[in-house]
Amino acid sequence: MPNDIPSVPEDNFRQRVLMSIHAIPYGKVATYGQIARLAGSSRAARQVGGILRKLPKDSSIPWYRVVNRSGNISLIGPDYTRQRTALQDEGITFNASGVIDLALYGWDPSQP
DNA sequence: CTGCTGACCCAAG
DNA sequence: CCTTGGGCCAGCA
Repeated sequence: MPNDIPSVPEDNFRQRVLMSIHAIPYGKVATYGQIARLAGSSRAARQVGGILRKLPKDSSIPWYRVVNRSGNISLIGPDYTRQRTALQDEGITFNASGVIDLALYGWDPSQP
C-alpha cells in the first residue's frame, strides 16, 4: 500500500503543502514530515523543504513555523537567524541546544 | 526521457 | 547520545 490519499490527484502537491503550512496556528510549529503527510505524501518530507526554498519573500505563508523532526531549524546562516527570531516573536522558546520542545509547541491538527 | 539534487526521515549499530 | 546507510519523491538541468 504505497499511498495515503487516493482522491484529488489533480491538486498540485505544492499547493497543498502551502495550504497545510498556512494552517499552522500562531505560536506552534510543524515538522516537514508532518506537512508532507498532511499534503498527502507522507514520504515527501524533503520536497517540502524544496518548495519552501523557492518561496517568494513576500509570501503570506508562515514558512518559519516548519522545523525538522528533532525540533531544530534546518536552515543555516542568516536564514537560521531569521527563522529563529520569527519563532521567538511568537513566544516559542529554544533550549540550550537550540531545539524546540515539540511536545510543547508541536502542532496537533486534531486539537484546536 | 534520464540523472542528480536536497530547508527530510527512519532503523540499526 | 552519535554515526551510517538506505529510502523517498517532486523539481530541475
